Amino acid sequence: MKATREDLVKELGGCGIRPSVQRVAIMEYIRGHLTHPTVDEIYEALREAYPTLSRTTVYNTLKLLVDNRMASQIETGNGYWRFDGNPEPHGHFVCNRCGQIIDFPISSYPTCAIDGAEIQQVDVCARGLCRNCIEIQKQKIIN
Amino acid sequence: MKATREDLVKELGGCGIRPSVQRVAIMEYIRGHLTHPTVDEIYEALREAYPTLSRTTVYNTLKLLVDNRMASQIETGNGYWRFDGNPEPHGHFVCNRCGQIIDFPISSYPTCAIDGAEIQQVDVCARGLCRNCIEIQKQKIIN
DNA sequence: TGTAATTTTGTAATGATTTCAAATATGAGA
DNA sequence: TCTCATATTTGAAATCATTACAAAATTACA
Repeated sequence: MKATREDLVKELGGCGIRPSVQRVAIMEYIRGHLTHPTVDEIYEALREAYPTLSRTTVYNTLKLLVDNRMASQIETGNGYWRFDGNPEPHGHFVCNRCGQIIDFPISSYPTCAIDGAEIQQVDVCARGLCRNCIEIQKQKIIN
Repeated sequence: MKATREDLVKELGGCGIRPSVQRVAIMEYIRGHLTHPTVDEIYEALREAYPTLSRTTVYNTLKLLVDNRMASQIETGNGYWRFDGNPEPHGHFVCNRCGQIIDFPISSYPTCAIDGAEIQQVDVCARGLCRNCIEIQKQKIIN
């Protein structure tokens, strides 16, 4: 079930974040598009509905959401970030060739105990080649 | 036991990488300094012994080593990379405040099965606050 | 409505990484 | 050992995602 704007407003409020129009829109976007969008994808997608939206606002808001654990930031290794609004625990598979990210379920997380540290989050990231890129590599070798 | 240069030359050769002076030096450095150095730390450290060394060579060599699984690349979330020459499987804890990285042992990795994909590597990255930064935060709240 | 505080905006700056072509080093064969 | 083709290194310039910043707009609250 899709969260209504009201739900999102409440959720933001619960974290002490003032639910401005832009913040709710960005939050709604990443909750509704679990495609691990980049900052620019979010910016371009929302520009239609919010023509004055600034890229800086997208950055600021995403930082706010990440700091408050309402979104997570995925390091692709390609020099830019992707964002994930999926609140369910899951792992990420990153294709080293095409960069696409695929979610997968995790039944049990490894235990991570560091002396006096407070662990807030554990990311599991598998890297390799996706099915499609394996095919492409095979073709290359044949030709 | 520390690997000799000869060992490193052999290891590089086994991956089909020509063991140039620079490559062996960089490899020796990351194997001998398991401190997750940045590109610049490696560059500055080796410049004394190899004054003509270029930053580009450090980048090229690290990419080569990572592609051949002789080193791994850690995304700090701070806009730059750190490199790890530790060949033993282990997890990373990244402090969200000071950025330091602490290794920890992993007894069992989560299973990551993606349809037709070939998984080459699984990274486990815990994030939070290190002991020291927890103290600093406490101090801030008191004052 | 007025005012202070918060948020947004747009431009400019930053800086790690990449690109690229020239210079250098290397290896194989004669 | 010499030559030549190939691989590697170098350094300067370009790239471009992200950040900084100050002005404009919005909001909350009296």
